[in-house]
Amino acid sequence: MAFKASNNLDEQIAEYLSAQIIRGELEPGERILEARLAQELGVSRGPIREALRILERKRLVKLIPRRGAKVTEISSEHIEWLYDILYELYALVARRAAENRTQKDLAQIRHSVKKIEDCAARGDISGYYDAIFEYASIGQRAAKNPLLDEMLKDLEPNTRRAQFASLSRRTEDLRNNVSFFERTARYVEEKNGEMASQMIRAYVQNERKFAMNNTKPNSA
Amino acid sequence: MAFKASNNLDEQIAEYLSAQIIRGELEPGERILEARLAQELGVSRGPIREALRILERKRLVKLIPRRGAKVTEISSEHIEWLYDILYELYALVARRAAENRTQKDLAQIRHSVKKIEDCAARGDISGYYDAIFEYASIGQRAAKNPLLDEMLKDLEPNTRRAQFASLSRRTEDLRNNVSFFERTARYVEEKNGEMASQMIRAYVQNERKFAMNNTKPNSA
DNA sequence: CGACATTATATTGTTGACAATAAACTATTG
DNA sequence: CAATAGTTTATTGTCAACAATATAATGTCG
Repeated sequence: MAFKASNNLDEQIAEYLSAQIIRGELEPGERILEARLAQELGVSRGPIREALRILERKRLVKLIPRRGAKVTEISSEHIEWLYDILYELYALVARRAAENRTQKDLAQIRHSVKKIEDCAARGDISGYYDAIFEYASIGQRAAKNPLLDEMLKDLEPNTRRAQFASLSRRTEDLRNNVSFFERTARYVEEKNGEMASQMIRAYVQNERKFAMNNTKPNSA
Repeated sequence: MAFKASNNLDEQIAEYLSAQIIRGELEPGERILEARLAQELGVSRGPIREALRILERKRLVKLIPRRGAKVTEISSEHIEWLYDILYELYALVARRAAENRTQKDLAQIRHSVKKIEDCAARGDISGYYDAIFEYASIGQRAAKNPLLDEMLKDLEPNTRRAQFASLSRRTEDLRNNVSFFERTARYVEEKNGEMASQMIRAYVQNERKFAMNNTKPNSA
């Protein structure tokens, strides 16, 4: 649990906690005590506080003045709320990416699709998830709206969290999903923003259903 | 410049800086020095740091490790990026509000519209802006998606900032805009989500053009 | 004079101690 | 025994000093 002192402590700690929250090791509603964590990681409370603020921004913890930090809930309602937004925002990404993508973006997109295909082919679920987030990241850059990019990056941890629950029974349909990415990429290549965004909408809708099916109705 | 010590220092400071950034008193690109600010406000650097993290979340400052905080840019590009997102997100709000609004929401919406009308009638521009943000806030609550609500609240300071520049030549068309709110409210009442979102889209589009016309092409 | 290395200064990062507040506990009283 | 008031404890908020790093200034050499 030792931490490297020289490089920005706060981001390291945020990353460390983030992973734990995504995996459910820190449970929704669980309180995070500054002092205990500080001692556990061998740092002072200052960096811990900053890390918590980073996590607040990513909505992994809720910070209430004078009563500390709690891990945010992630019930089926929360997942609905999240995907409702992703549905619109990723559609926007797809449309803009189709409009604004450069030749260079295209090369990266193709490369990323190939990576997804590979992971799906050999059933590497963890790699598959990393690959689709990389794919998303490249698409976001191609869309040429840095604010949109930032906002989706802030949502990413919760998206991962929502997907984590359903990760175990995820082997069968990876192949089917790959076609979504291939087709979206093709539409982006053809500068067909309307179809690209429709395709992504269908994909997000699909993911949403999947995440919902594997989540208990409520937890708060 | 004295600050009340007993209530959460950080939020007060964030609010104080936020207002300055929105009004342009702190200029885009300007650096914020912790030590100077701390002395100026008569507090230590701890709360200043936390305030800066709050402002980072609202995208009013950019925090770069080991080289401090800078006020974010707000060129015409930034405004395009912002309104591109608002266009989608507020449309979603309108649709969901039309679907999910309760009778109680409706009462508040009607009341808020009246307030907007009053301000527009007597040319109270500042009040008008506060009123439309209140209107938005009520709509967001009626939409029953807390995440969407939070995200739009985080964007609000920058929306205000974008509007602030064009605030001076804003007297003539307030009356016209009022009809947008009235009509959207009516559609929400009738549970016509499609028309409500279309109406809001038209409004956001209108605002976007206005903000763009009053902004210099680039500043970064 | 210009490019590069070196030192000095300004600024952020981190820490441990203390203050203020909230939560938990205990005692008292009806 | 229940409810409340008072007391203790746990926890967050704030501060001032120190450490580490980046920026600016200075000096050196080709």
